[in-house]
Amino acid sequence: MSHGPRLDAAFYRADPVSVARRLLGQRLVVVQPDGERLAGLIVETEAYLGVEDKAAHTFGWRRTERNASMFEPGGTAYVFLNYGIHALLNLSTGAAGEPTAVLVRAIEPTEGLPTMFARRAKAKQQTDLGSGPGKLSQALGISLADDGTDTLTSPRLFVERTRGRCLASARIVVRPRIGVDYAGEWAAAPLRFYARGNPHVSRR
DNA sequence: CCTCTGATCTTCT
DNA sequence: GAAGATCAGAGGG
Repeated sequence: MSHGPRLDAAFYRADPVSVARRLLGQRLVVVQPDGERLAGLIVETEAYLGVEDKAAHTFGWRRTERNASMFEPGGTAYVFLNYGIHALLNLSTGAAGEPTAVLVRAIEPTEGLPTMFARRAKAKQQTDLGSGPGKLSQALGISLADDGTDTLTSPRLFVERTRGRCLASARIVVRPRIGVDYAGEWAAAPLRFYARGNPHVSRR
């Protein structure tokens, strides 16, 4: 049910702030090996500006095996392991060679809830399923194996447009990013975006 | 409600 | 050898 057209190259071929804002309200979909669709509306994102952004993995044009996907064309999945435990999902933005990306921080689950609850044994309510980057990966079954996926063509991992329009600015809350205190002045930059009043956001 | 801490392991210095 | 784009549980107020 409620399938929609997939976001295309033009959507991602923009700066990470623009993409982070426009991704709010769109539908993240992961098709399981058995064919089941798991999906949720993106309700929280963070922009990583690359090169000049001290909080980004590509600060100062640093290029490693891990962050290679950030250099890929917009729409490529960049999944990395955080704290040795959690796989965090980003979507690269801009043109090839531009190492920028958007971190998907929270989703509002819409399809495949029973499977998500099974994956996340600790979850007691719906808001425990996707209210954090590590949680949503666990719920949807996203792992390091998904790093490098082209979400413009992949049959497994992609984002669908829910409506012709994006969230109105008045419904978007802008705050500093989370967990980047090490980044000096960049820690305070207003690069976190979330849907105002949505209970599935990772935190206040 | 809040703060503190352990888990766990890849990546980079 | 240290740190990290996190989470969950424990303990105190």
